[in-house]
Amino acid sequence: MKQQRAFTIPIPERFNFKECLWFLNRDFDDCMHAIEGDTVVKALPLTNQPVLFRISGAEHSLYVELLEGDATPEHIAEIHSFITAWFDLDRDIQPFYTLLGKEKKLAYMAESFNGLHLTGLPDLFEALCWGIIGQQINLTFAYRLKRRLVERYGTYMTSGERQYYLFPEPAVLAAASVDELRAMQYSQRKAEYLLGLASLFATGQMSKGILENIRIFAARQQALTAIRGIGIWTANYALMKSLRMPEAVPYGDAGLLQALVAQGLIRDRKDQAGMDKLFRKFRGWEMYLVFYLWRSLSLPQQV
DNA sequence: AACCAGGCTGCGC
DNA sequence: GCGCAGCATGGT
Repeated sequence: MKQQRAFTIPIPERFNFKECLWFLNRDFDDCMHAIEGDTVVKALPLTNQPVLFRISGAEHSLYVELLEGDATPEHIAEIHSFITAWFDLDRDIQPFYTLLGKEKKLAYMAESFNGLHLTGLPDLFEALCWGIIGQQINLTFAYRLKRRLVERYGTYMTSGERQYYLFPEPAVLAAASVDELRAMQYSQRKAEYLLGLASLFATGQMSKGILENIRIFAARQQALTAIRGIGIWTANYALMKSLRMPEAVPYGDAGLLQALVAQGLIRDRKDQAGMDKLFRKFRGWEMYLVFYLWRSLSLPQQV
């Protein structure tokens, strides 16, 4: 019997796949997925084996084709679950749009970015590594560093002419050396941070499950910031992108501050009071506010 | 050519 | 507890 190699995932109201694709593509070279026309192709490690799939936008759903790997019901379920997490498909963002509508300077976003869902990094290890890599360097360079890491320590799947990479396994990265990373233009510190983090995941001292079992928000932050190389910014970034905690705002983020000033929402980068006031109004939707502000950085021209 | 990048650690007070 | 130098390097 032939395996069914394609399936659909229903999408919520106010979800626009093209907006999400745009964000995935942005101006950067992200090696963890490939935008091909109006579709995105991604390799994903499942419990048994890695798979490669393509997502296209359909009428009221996403159309998912399995390109490589076995189409067992278990695999289909895992891919379904990953995509749901990736694009935050279980969330109805209408309440966020209501809040945007109340804020004069942000109301335009409901039209301009209509249907943009927060694209996440479901894999906690990857989210934390990416946070560390991106610390204090520009994104163009950060994506380049990530690509070098992934192409050296990750595995890949092949489809047609192209290769699609999987993020390195913690154990593989843990076995790397600081000098190897330094040769890839990682700083001494970042190399140490990444190897240390990889060890924690490889030995099971840290995992997404462990973090999810911590119920108190501050305790989750603390569990992360206790790890060398992870400060409050990286902790919140990962809690937002991986665990989808709405209140996990990466305060102090360079892009966030830049956007807040550009949109005329705070006087200057030190206007903590103005920022607190704004985020209080978006309680429960703080991470979406952050995400849309990041999105606004790519607008053609600020006023 | 400064100044900025999706910051963090370790130290001194 | 708070402030700050130092980190390393590419972009603009």
